[in-house]
Amino acid sequence: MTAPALAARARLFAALGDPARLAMVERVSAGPVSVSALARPLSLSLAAAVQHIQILERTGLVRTEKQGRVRLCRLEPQALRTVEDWITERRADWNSAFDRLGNFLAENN
Amino acid sequence: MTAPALAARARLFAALGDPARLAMVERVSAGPVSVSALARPLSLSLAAAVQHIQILERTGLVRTEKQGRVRLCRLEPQALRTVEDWITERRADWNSAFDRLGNFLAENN
DNA sequence: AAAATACTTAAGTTTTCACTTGACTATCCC
DNA sequence: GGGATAGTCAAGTGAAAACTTAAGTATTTT
Repeated sequence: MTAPALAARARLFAALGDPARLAMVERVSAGPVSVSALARPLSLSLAAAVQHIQILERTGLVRTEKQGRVRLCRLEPQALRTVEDWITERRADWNSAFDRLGNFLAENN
Repeated sequence: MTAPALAARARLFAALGDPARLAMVERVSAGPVSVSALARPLSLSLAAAVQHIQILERTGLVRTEKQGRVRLCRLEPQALRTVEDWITERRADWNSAFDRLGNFLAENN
């Protein structure tokens, strides 16, 4: 599994960039939930909640499964791992830059 | 420093949720850059780039400083730490849910 | 079987976002 | 001083995003 392209990663962040969806991801991290259980505390219509969940599903943050008339939503922890990896890369870059500055100062004192 | 409210965290993710800004953060992680140096490889007008940087600055991802006629942009690693902490919390929640499932299965076999 | 529940789908509306254009200011270089 | 560079600011435009409404389907519940 290769690292997602920039555009795909941006879509992942954008999915988390809406307050309703962010709250949904937080709730779903605590265990499986139905769509209406996600909608209610956010004062969202069911239709609106469904649309948010479709976005979370497309970006791979959530997996859903229909059981009877209820659709259960679960966290897909791998998507969060992708975000974490990206941050790790950034920190590595930042540390490299820091090291180069150190070398420069050491060589020019 | 208390954890940002949900809305603030959503704004942080939303800032990273645009391909141009995400690329800018990647570039700025490698070291200080001017606004036009950020704009050029993305084929962005300077005005557009300035607007993106204002968003990155408002959300605390980037700090800028004017030197002469050039505005230098630097990464603010603390903002990335905030994101990382949020992911860590989610994983903790997910693990708790997993443990509860394990207990349930153990008690009902 | 009828009513209620839990979505689903499509279409329309409103709001937000990213980008442009054009005019302006502050530096740097010759 | 004069031209070029780097950025700033304020509208305005177009498209995408979020939400609503309304009608429909599939599953329970009674």
